[in-house]
Amino acid sequence: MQGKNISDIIEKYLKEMIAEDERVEISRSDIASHFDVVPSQINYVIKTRFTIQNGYVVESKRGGGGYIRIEKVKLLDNIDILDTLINAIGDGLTQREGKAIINTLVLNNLITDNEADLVLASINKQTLAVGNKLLENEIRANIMVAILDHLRYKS
Amino acid sequence: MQGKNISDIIEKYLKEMIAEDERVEISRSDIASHFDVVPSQINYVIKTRFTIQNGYVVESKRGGGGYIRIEKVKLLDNIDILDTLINAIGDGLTQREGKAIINTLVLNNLITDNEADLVLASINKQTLAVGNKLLENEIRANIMVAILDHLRYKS
DNA sequence: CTTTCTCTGACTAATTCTGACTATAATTAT
DNA sequence: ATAATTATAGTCAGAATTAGTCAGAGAAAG
Repeated sequence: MQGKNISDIIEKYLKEMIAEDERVEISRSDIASHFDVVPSQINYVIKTRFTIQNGYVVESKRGGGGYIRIEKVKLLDNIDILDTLINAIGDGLTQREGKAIINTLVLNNLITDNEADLVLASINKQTLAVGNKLLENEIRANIMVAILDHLRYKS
Repeated sequence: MQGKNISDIIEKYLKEMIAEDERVEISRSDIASHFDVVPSQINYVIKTRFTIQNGYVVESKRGGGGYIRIEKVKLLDNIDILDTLINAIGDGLTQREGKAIINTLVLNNLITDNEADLVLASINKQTLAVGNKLLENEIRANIMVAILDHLRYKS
């Protein structure tokens, strides 16, 4: 089930690099030309195979001296609850629901009281006031999911 | 903060100087010729890496005997810097500027590494993607100001 | 045969680098 | 003094250099 297509080969190549260093910094165009594919295929490989669910964090920079950095992170054990919460959020989240989630996180010792306060400030109704309730709830959902995804691993 | 582009190298060089003295006074043309770049590149480096969001204050003088002075400020010594930051944010904040501020907050022990990671996740470009750059920057500004306000009332 | 996965390329976005032009301060000449 | 010259630094727009997105074509799997 592996190795039949070029994406699998690139995946394997990158994972071998990461196995050595826990973290690699590549040039998209270099990798692309090395495997003789278009640059955007590197994005495809990363998007489909180096997700946070699989334990990878990806950062990049454009312009001169640009790069794509892939880092392997250690996923924590308790993450079933994170998946549950993320599924429950869907594509909208009210402030009330957000507070409930934050409360759950504190109770499960996934975040501290101080961290909870900061997250609360972020998803607060005034902070996200944007004149459109649906959009506001969507942004709040995005923020909450980003935070939950971050809690999947220890930095 | 890598070394593939000359701006990063100049940034590193200047920061090493400042690490020794907290404050440094340079000649733009000297630095430029030392790294063999046009003088205006020094302005670029300063404008992108030595802003108040990064925790630096820059002064300069033109004409004979001119100079550029870069000083690292400490937030603990200058609580009003929080106000300066909030003012600088105004009604828009890019991801880059946000990262700079968060980094400065960590360096000044106003937030922990973990808290910084959570805030970073909140103001991330993907998180706040809403199809409208202006709105995205406005929401990011709101979040950042909410965090800074929270820090002010704390401690 | 239908659905899902892979691959491609045109278009977009972000960042760095460069140089021509502008602004200001100190020094020198009149 | 005043004007001219010299010595700095600042601004800005555009070129150069990366990476990202997205929709559709093609291939593989069910």
